[in-house]
Amino acid sequence: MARPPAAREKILAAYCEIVSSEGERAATLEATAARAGVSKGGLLYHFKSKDALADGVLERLGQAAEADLARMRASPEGPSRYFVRTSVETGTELDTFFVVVMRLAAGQHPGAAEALAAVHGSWWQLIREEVGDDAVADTIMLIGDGIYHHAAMPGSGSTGSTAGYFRGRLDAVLEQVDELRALARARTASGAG
Amino acid sequence: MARPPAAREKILAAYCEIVSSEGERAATLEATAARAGVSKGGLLYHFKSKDALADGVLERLGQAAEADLARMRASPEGPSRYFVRTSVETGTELDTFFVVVMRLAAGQHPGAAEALAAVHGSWWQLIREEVGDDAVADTIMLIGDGIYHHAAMPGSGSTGSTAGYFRGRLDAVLEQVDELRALARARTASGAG
DNA sequence: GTCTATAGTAAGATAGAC
DNA sequence: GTCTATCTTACTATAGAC
Repeated sequence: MARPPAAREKILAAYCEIVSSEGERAATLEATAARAGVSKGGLLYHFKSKDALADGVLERLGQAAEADLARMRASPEGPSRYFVRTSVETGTELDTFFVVVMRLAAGQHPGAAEALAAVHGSWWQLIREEVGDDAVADTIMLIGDGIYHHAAMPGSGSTGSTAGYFRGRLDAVLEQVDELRALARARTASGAG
Repeated sequence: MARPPAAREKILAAYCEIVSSEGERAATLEATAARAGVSKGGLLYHFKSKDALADGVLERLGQAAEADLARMRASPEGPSRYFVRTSVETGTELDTFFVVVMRLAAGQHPGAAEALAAVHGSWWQLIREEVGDDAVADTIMLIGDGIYHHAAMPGSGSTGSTAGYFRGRLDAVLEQVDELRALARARTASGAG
């Protein structure tokens, strides 16, 4: 897999930035080209259509998700904590692509909803293996989704790499994830799992 | 407050339906007018611009949220359970407006993000009063947000009034909400709150 | 590989008839 | 209060020069 042309990457990045910060509608070919520092014609050399641009993001989401899954699997704190903790992080490669694909899914872009579901399913499986209980895996996923929902919400006050609302509150939420995890283990140990 | 013209309501409903199911971009004046059974000119008599249409939804969200808050306050099961349980419901009046305003917020519509934050803040306060602990109120809100995140996600398989994924799983999640609530009360009682 | 120029289409909004 | 007709603008995409 050779490195793709630099212009292609700049265009994809520009498209993602506009979709994330101003919405899918604002990411016109002209606006994307301008932000990437190329002309409309130059953009269309690399991506034959607007849909091709969106498909490019879908592909990159898959790659970023695979890398994240490997980190999650190797994480010393365990998949649950890793998942909840990183749900609050904005600005990572994975986060960027995830937000963009969510916006594309809202606009019924073909394949976007499926791509999100696939990533989500992989996360769930890792957490399920760790906690050994479907319902607790569901709840932990929901907490992470809820945090993500906040982080991805416009006007959530995220100034840096972390959504403003949860700066300082994340630790308390993580403690409750631990408690749920402990409850699940106790239940499994007592044979009710 | 006299009943507004029937056409106005039909137009607003048509706009919401298209934004929810096909995305904001698909909700053009023409498409909205067609679904409402009026012409573009007819639509523009009631709403002077596309922005006015969106502002109409913001206003209705406020009304629906007020009504929901009253039900939440009066609910015998308590605000926490009420909030989490109703987060899975799709197709209610409040849900419809909430999803639409979320899409508008994603497109940077002025006031949309603020409207969502206001509704969210009211919910949090009621739950905070019930559980008596900031962190547990946060976590319960996150679980509800996570469910909502799923329910609002396109392709979540919602066929009726409930998101498909959580049909049959909601009870197990609600039990864990009870557990978190119990933990918070125990903590408060022991003076560590 | 990137540009300019332009064709073709669709959107938001206005004017005036009924 | 609702319609048709029309204006204007903006967007996607193509063609061909450099």
